[in-house]
Amino acid sequence: MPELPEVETVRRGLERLIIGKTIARVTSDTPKSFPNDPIEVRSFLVGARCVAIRRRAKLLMIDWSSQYTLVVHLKMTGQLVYRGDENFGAGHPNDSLIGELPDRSTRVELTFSDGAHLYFNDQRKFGWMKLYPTSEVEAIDFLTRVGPEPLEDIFTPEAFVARIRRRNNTTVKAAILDQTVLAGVGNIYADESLWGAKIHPATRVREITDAQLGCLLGQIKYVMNLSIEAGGSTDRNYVNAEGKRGSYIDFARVFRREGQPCPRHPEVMIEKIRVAGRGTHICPACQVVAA
DNA sequence: CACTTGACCTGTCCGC
DNA sequence: TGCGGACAGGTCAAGT
Repeated sequence: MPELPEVETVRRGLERLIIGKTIARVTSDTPKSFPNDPIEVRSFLVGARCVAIRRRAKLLMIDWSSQYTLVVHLKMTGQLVYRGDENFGAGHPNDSLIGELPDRSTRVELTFSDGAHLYFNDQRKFGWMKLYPTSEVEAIDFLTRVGPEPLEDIFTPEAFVARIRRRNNTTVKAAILDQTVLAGVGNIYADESLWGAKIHPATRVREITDAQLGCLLGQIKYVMNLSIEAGGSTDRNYVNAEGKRGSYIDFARVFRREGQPCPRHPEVMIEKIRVAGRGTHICPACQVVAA
């Protein structure tokens, strides 16, 4: 599930791989994945040169010299994979989760003037890419509502506490998954950070002290930074821009580790429960619901 | 308004 | 072996 660290990893890869390249051809297989009028897409993208790759929350923004921007949300199973001479046959075969492209999950294919390709693959079709005039991107509804970037230094514990208190009456896991509270947390980093802060995910926000919330923000920053260093988490089918896995899941303390020992309590097994409608991983010894 | 649940999809896994 | 159903989770719409 691409969350902030996965999307940031894709952004960094694309920055290295496609900046300066010029689009020669665009094809898409379904309006759901790329709802713009195909004629307009061609007229605004073909001949355009890639000038920047930006990220905000879990959204990627690919800027073109035509003053248009491709905004991409990978949702659960989306992938943006580059194929060109640079990475052909590179790396260990086990690093890659995908083979020949396009394949049956390919929704959009960008062909560059040098013969390289960028594929937007999405098995479940929840993801999308949309073309906007660059000047209109910041007015996208989601971007006007989304909360601060957790990894920015100006997002302090005080700022986090002030924002999350608006959700005092819900569970802390639902609150940190709420993208209007802060940007980029999904199921993996929610569970990992709550374990790190020793807070039970079903605890109501109002029962948690400011100091504990400050600790939680520190854990969110910690696990996200660690994951970016590891190239993200490949739980099911996430891959980076080169089609390769991330390795954070190897460092995960609770996520997908039900039945295995808690790193703090070797005698206690991690349990999987349901909180905020999501599969949720906890150590029943570390994470006790506040009274 | 605050909060929770269901819908959107498809591949995989489990039990019968 | 085949098949039905549960499950995976980011976000928005609908419901309470």
